[in-house]
Amino acid sequence: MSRIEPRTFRGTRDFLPSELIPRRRIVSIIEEAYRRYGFQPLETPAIEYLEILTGKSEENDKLIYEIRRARGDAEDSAESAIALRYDLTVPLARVVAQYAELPRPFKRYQIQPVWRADRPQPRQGRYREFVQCDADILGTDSPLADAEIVALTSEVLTALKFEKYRIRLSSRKFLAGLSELVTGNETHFFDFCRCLDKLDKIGWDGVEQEFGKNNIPAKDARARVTELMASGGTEPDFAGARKLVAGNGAAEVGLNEIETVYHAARDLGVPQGKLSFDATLARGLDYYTGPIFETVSEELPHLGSLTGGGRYDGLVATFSKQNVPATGTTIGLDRIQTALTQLERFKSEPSETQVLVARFDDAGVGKSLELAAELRRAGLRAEIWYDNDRMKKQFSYADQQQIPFVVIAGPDERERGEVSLKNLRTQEQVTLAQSDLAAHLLNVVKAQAGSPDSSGN
RNA sequence: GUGGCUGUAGCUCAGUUGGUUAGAGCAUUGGAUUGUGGUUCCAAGGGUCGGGGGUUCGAAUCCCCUCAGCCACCCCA
Repeated sequence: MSRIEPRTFRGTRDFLPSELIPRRRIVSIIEEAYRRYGFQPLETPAIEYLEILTGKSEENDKLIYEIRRARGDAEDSAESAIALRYDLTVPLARVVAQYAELPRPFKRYQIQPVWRADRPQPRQGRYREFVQCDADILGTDSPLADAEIVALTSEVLTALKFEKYRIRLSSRKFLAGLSELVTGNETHFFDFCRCLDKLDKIGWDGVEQEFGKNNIPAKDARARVTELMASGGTEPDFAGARKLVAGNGAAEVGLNEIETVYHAARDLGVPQGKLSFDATLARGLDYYTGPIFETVSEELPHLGSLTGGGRYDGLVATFSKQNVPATGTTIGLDRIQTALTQLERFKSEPSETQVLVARFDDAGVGKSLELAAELRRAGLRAEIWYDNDRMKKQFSYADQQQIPFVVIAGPDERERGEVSLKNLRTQEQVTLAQSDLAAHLLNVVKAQAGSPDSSGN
């Protein structure tokens, strides 16, 4: 009989324990920050009706996985088409439209996988199944909400010990105005942004070539944008920038909102040098309507953006008569993990077990089980040994799994009502009364967790 | 979606101009006289040479197709 080759679908991954343990640590740091800002949890189904997901952007529609039964018959085609969600923002908009009872402002966070049918590239932290960590505020058009999202992003990255990151800030309104100023009309907006966004990568000559390819009349773009960029950066000269776009309403409004968000975010604690006004940031061409932002790691430019978001005031209205203004961001968990891995700061951990209760001889099995139960009642993560194996094998397992303590109750210890406790890291072994074991170990473990020596991201 | 590179053991790779039973290191399992790991030594298990077809007396090696993986672009998290 032919075996089936065990494999995972391209662009998807298994998370083995040694990787998942530190990965979950990252998630809990993100979640803690979200909760500190007063966001409430939300989960939605992986599967949505196709019509919910499509129509936001042509490019995106091509990347949506549709679902069908493995053995369908004619009747199935009568069922509504369904698909895997592409992001968490669209399902959120659906939820807000669907449940009138939700409060305003509605602040929710959501940490769940999404699926996109594009070509995976692990080095760039790009997968077909990946986890997004979203935080969004709905029901207010105040720039303070945008600023809070920016501050939250910064706080998470700082908590994750990223040092060289930069949050780029711009505004879709500003870009629309700029496009109009440079090209003379509104028709080239999307192409204009896309070309401009490549500036970092291909330089001005390249951008001008791109303009040519797309038939964008942008002869004085270089001079104008260069000046604007000089007014931007981490200490933007908004007054100067305003002069450069004077007379264009959209650009002026956009600039004002950028300025408000910038200062509010700084007041909220975003460190100097981490937030920049960036006239060439052109992301989020789908449903964004106001301020937009993304984060890049300056050490890992090939990774693209670690986070991305912005204001999308029109999205809820695609599901409802109500027009609900909204802003938010997503933090890419897999990008974060990829970044930390490439920075060699993501250390694998094979086990979270704190103590292994060894099995010494058949006569001592009952005692070992009692000890494990006692340790577990004290809140320690304890494992027992199942088979009648030598100490060598049991210690070898503990070592391999990086379990720091082994408890032994052989005939000698049992006779005196004692146990031996070995610390595999320090190689110290102590013998103590059985009744003191749990309390003693709890103290030692606590002290270890507090020491600077203990690892942890 | 476009272009390029690569596919030999679980992992990293050797394999001479096509030539007998395809090798190494790491990992795994067992052992070095049975109360203690991380070092060392010995041994064992494990391979449709990605898959299919072709050329040849003979293919891991040459040709074609296909699949998979990686990289860049596109786009993004």
